[in-house]
Amino acid sequence: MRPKQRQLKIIDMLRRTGRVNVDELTTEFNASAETIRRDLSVLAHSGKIQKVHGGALLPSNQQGEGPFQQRMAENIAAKRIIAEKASKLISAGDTLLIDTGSTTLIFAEEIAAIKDLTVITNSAEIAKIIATVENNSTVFLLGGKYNSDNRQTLGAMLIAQLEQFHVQHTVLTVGSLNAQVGAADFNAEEAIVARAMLQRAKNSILLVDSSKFNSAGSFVVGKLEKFDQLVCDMEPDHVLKMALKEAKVALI
Amino acid sequence: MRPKQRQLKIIDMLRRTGRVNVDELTTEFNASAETIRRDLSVLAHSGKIQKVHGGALLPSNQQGEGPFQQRMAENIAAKRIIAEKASKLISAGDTLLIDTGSTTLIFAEEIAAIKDLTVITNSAEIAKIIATVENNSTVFLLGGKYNSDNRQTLGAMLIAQLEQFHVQHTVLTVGSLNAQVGAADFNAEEAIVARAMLQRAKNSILLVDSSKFNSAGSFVVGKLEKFDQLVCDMEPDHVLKMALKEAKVALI
DNA sequence: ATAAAAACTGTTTAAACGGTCAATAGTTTT
DNA sequence: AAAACTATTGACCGTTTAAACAGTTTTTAT
Repeated sequence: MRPKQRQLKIIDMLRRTGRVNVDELTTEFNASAETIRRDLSVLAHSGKIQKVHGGALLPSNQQGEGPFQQRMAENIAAKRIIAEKASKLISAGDTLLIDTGSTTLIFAEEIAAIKDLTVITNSAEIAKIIATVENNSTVFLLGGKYNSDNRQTLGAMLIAQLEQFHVQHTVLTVGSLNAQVGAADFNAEEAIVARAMLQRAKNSILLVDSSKFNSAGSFVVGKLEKFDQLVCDMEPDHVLKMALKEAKVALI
Repeated sequence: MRPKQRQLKIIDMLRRTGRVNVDELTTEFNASAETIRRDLSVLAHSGKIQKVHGGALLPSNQQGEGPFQQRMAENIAAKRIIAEKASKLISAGDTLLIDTGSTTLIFAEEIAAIKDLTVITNSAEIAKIIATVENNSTVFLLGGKYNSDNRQTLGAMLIAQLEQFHVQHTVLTVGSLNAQVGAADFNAEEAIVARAMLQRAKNSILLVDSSKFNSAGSFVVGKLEKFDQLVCDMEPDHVLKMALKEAKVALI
């Protein structure tokens, strides 16, 4: 394992747990304590972390409640790759609809630096991420029944509000993607919201990591034709790839 | 657990409660009293806290980080008293409208334990507090333009949503209160939202600490007659007291 | 005034740090 | 393909830090 990789992983662990210990990391990476300390020194020097005796913490400016979903999220590396690719599709001044999800959360971090955005979302966490950065962006938080698990709002009120918007991009994540049914979720209410968002945008971007391929959620968000761009971390299999081509979905 | 981390948590606890005790902290962190005292000494030396016998307090002139945190720190003790008194007015099963403010935030913490509430608010922070506790409560988060300073939503969209509700209690805080103009805010948009909330409830509760008496905000929320109950930490002066009696506002 | 609780001080032990250096792995040059 | 070079790693070891223990002093409350 290369130092860069380790250091990225260390940051991800930190974001999840809030602290890391040197000896934890030595067993995690099968490396000596000195190597770990060297990594921590590098990260500390560039301000990414804060070194303390025995390990490291998040720097004090982002200490406290980090993106909570990220803590429980799997596959962070893959999701970050996806989010980074997707962020290239967005330019300064764009208007976006973003739904709730661990991948869209990381996506929000990636685009937070882009200027003059207008972001409309039902995720309190995403709203916070975008609005906290000084970049002249505007955030609309959609109202509705509040769900503490994901810090998102849902329900009929939200659908009504969506009708007041028409935007350039809708950015969605879903629980499953396959050639026959298209994109589908495992939660009915989230699927309804996603479907509504899909209708309010000129361009629709779907973010999925490879673990979602060919599983089958029960609540359909939309067929493949409904989407314009699919961003993922790995090549889908042949069947799905052909189906995407058929549906004129750009693969990124 | 590392010293830095403990110290950060101690400050966090202080900001929430206004005071910490050494023995509380020893059980909290499973550390000896000396260790805690050392932490307190470090924090006191850097001016973050103020040591007293048995524990520590927030320093009298708190140099806060953000405007939000700063206002939270002012008068915490008074605000907690107010919030506790006000929480007695709420029963299980009630439906409430709550606006954004540092006092209502503490109020939300106090009522979080009450069961079967329905809470409607424009504060993402209050929504989180109520929804995180397991108490069978429902939270509606009102949508609108998101303001990162206070983690609240504002704007025309929000007013429209409010019309869909009619509740038992509206709980408000304002920036100023005096006999002539009544309750007023220093921010136009917040005042508009407060005024709209006031119209959607049978009973209206106003929370103000004594520092707000007889100052004058520019944006009127409502005359004294509009309110049913006023909760504060100290007796108002005679003029205001008579005016309240005249306006049939119960003083708590 | 006196007892109890809490704070301070110095000491001890174990763990963690940081610097140097030689060995190894990966990369580039010849 | 071999050689030279660079980056990375792990071990050694004196130094620093953290935390508990014990004894003493101060503060608080009765």
